[in-house]
Parts: sequence; structure tokens; C-alpha cells
Amino acid sequence: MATYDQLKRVLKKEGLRYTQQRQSVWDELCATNDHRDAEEIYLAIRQSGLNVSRATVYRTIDVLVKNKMVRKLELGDGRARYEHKVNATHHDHLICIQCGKIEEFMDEVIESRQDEIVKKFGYKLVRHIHQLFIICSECESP
Amino acid sequence: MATYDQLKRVLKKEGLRYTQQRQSVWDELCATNDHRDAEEIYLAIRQSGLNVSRATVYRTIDVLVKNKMVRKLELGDGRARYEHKVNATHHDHLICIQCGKIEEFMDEVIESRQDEIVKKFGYKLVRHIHQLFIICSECESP
DNA sequence: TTATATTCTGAGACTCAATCTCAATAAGAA
DNA sequence: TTCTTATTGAGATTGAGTCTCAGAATATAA
Repeated sequence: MATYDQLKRVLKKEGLRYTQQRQSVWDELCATNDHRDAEEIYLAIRQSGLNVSRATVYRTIDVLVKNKMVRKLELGDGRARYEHKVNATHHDHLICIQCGKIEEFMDEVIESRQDEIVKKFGYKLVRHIHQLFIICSECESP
Repeated sequence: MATYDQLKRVLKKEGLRYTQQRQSVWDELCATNDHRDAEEIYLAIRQSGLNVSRATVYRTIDVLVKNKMVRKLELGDGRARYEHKVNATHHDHLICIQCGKIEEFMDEVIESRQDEIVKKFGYKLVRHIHQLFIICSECESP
């Protein structure tokens, strides 16, 4: 697995042990490009025959998010979604409020305007959330 | 009170009765330009000597949000914040991750880029969230 | 006005994602 | 392999927000 070393390296950096459970969480996150919640990831791992607890899933995801291997998405519905960042470039999201489909967008102009706004205030930009809640074409005219 | 009629009109439109409790929630929301959570609003009303339940605060806020008298802000920390929209123009938010201070920004270029992006996808924009998480000048060099 | 119907409220039970606890288990250094 | 220490899992706990339902308040009918 290509990302096996990355996990080991990050765990070592954090002073954490390499375990089968942590590997399985990372594997499952990398298994798709979906934006899934913790419960879906937990169930998918169990589906594959491995025994991992919810607590471990949450704890491992936290480490991965902290080390930028995984991105956490807050959509305002009380359940965080996660996406792995292997081979990923920066992007923000379009979310269909009807079917829940999530798509990605990236706009250089918006990115630089953000920087300028923050600069004008004299602040330091740490991260941003930019979500466009839409009705997708399938939902608009099925 | 300038916004007294607005509340009555909206309640009538929704087929709801005008009550002291609903008025007090709306009054408290209008009392400041802060971005407060439901608990803070609940406590502020009680502080002023009125007896209103948490349930009523939440229920009333929902009606106000639905009717665009109040805006709900999801910052990803599990507690929604609310701001009244009296005399307010559209804006998005800068949030200091150190002290929690919230400031407002508005950028025509970003607004129109958003529309273009959504149009390119063939979707219909319903609403958007754009939050810049920053470290403010006071927190950066105290 | 009084009677009747309907909505509203409040206290606390409940939900659900996420976090915490702690005894048992596993990793890894020596 | 032994020993120390971190990790895990089951279930308890948290906390924001929602729901329930009997009693209170308000509107409508008479």
C-alpha cells in the first residue's frame, strides 16, 4: 500500500504506536473518494470483517485530520464527513440540499480575494470553509 | 419598537399566535449585534426577569430563521450562533480561532464568482457558507 | 360575556454524534 | 520473553437540540 509509510511516519511523529486498528481506519478512508461520516466508516470496516470500535475510529480520524491526511467537513447537519487527502489538491464543496450529493470546486480568484480580505484586516488566515448549497440538475428536473 | 409589526406579520403569515414569549426572544435577539448561541439568549431573557423555557427559545428562533429575521451560523463547534437581520446587508464571517471574536466581510467579486461556478455546473444556488478562520491582531501579538 | 376549540408553553425525557472511562489487551524496547 | 506503557473496546457520559404532553393561554362561537 502506497500510503502505509505515511501513516507510520505520522504516528511516529505523534509518539503513537502503529496498530492494526489505526491502519484499518486509514485504509477504509482511502478506499473511496466519498465524503462519509464516522458511522459509515465504522460500519464499512466491520463489514470487511475487522473488529474496531467507534471510539477508535473517532480517535484515529482525529489524528489523521490533525496531520492533514484527512479533511473534516462540517455541513451543519450535526454529522462530520471525512475525505482522504491522498493526491488531492485544495478545493471547496457544492452540496445538493435535496439528494446530499457533494461535488468539488476550486477558484483561484476566490482564493486570492480571501487572502486580500484577511490581509486588509491585519489578520492571519488559518483555514476557511466555503460551501455552496445548491439544488443539482437531477433534483431540479428529474 | 420598530420591529414589533414585523414579528406580528410573520407570526400571522405562519398561522402562529403572537405571545409574550415569542416577543421576548425576538427582543433579546435584537438587543445586540453579537453572534450568540441559544443558551446565551435563553439566559439573557431570564436575566431580564422573564420566564421563558429553552424549548420556546429554540422553537421561536426556528420560526425567525425560517422567515429570514434571524441568521443561523454554524461554526463547526456544535453550537449554532444567531444574529438578527434588522438593517443588515449580506455578509460572511471572519472567526478568530483564539478568542472567538467574529467579524463580518463582504466581497462582490467572491459573490459573483460563486454564481458563475454554480451556473457552470448547471445547478441552482440556494445559500452559501463562507467562513475565514483567522488569528486576529490582538491574539497574534498581545 | 361565557363556552368551546385550538394553540402555546414548560419541565423534563429523549436523541444522537461525539467524547470519556477504565479494565483488559497489545505494542515494542530491552 | 519479559516488562513497561500505550491502546483498545464496551458502555457510560456529555451536550446541543428536539420531542412529549398536561396545563395555561388565546381565539372563536354562541
